[in-house]
Amino acid sequence: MFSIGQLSKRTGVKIPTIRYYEQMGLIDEPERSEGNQRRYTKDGLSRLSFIRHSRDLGFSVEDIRGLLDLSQHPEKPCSDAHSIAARHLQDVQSRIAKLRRLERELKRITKCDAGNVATCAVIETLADHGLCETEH
Amino acid sequence: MFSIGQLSKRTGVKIPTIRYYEQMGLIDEPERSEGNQRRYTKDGLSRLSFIRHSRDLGFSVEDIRGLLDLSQHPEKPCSDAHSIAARHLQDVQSRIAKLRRLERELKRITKCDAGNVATCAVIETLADHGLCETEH
DNA sequence: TATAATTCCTCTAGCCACTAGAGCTTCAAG
DNA sequence: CTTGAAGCTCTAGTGGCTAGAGGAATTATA
Ligand SMILES: [Zn+2]
Ligand SMILES: [Zn+2]
Ligand SMILES: [Zn+2]
Ligand SMILES: [Zn+2]
Repeated sequence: MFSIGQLSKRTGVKIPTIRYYEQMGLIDEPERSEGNQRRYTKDGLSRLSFIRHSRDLGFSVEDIRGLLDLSQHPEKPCSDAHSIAARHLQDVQSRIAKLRRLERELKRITKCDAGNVATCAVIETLADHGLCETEH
Repeated sequence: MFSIGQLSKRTGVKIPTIRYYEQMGLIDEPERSEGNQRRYTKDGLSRLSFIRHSRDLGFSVEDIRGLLDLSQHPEKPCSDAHSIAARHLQDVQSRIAKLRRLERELKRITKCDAGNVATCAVIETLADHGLCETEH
């Protein structure tokens, strides 16, 4: 049996976050000590590790809810898990693409030789998207 | 003089967002009609366009506050603007790097040949970061 | 065993940058 | 002068936490 603090140390999930996950229904309400403190089992630990790792990989809490549900049903086909992961991958890729467009523009505007604001490329570009090279 | 709706159409900023920016102090409180409706000038329009473009480039509201301040003082050196932009560029780049690490892992785990959850690479990997190839 | 230090509890509120909706008032066209 | 669109304020919700207040329980030390 682990206290919430021990669970936190073992998983790297902060204590208030564990309680938040409980509130969101990602983890079951654990047993309590006589004094009403949370006591976790190994199952609770591995479930939280699953959540932690999924969050680290950028899955939303909603996605994780679905993935956890699936993981409780080993006999089910895994196509649902794949579609969640594939959708997330697409999302990550489109975010990368967007950030790369930003990176390009930001690199460009920070090449400014002016000394003061009046003719600064940064300020001028912000005032006028027409000065940008790409859409973003 | 523009109504808030006209300003919204011209800048692409939604009406509630314009009011939000006013509340945040990014734009001055505009004059009002006799019936208390907001009336904007061309200055208001260009200030909002500046904000819109800066947001599109990913600057935070706090950064924009600083950039707007600078843009009102053309005689100032533009080094402050540059450091805001450079810091933001760094931030964008580190987000790209992080997303690329995620992309790599997600691509890997979605190559799963199993048919059901019991042996699915997606679910197994989420349960155990040790199965990942990289840190992320 | 008494006390002190640490950990835990619940509850509320704050973060960012909006977005939605309720219930009301004003404006502009015909 | 009526009507319908557009505006007003205010509150609350989004996601994923995080911080703090004020108190109770647990653990370690003397
Ligand atoms: Zn400059
Ligand atoms: Zn632009
Ligand atoms: Zn699979
Ligand atoms: Zn991993």
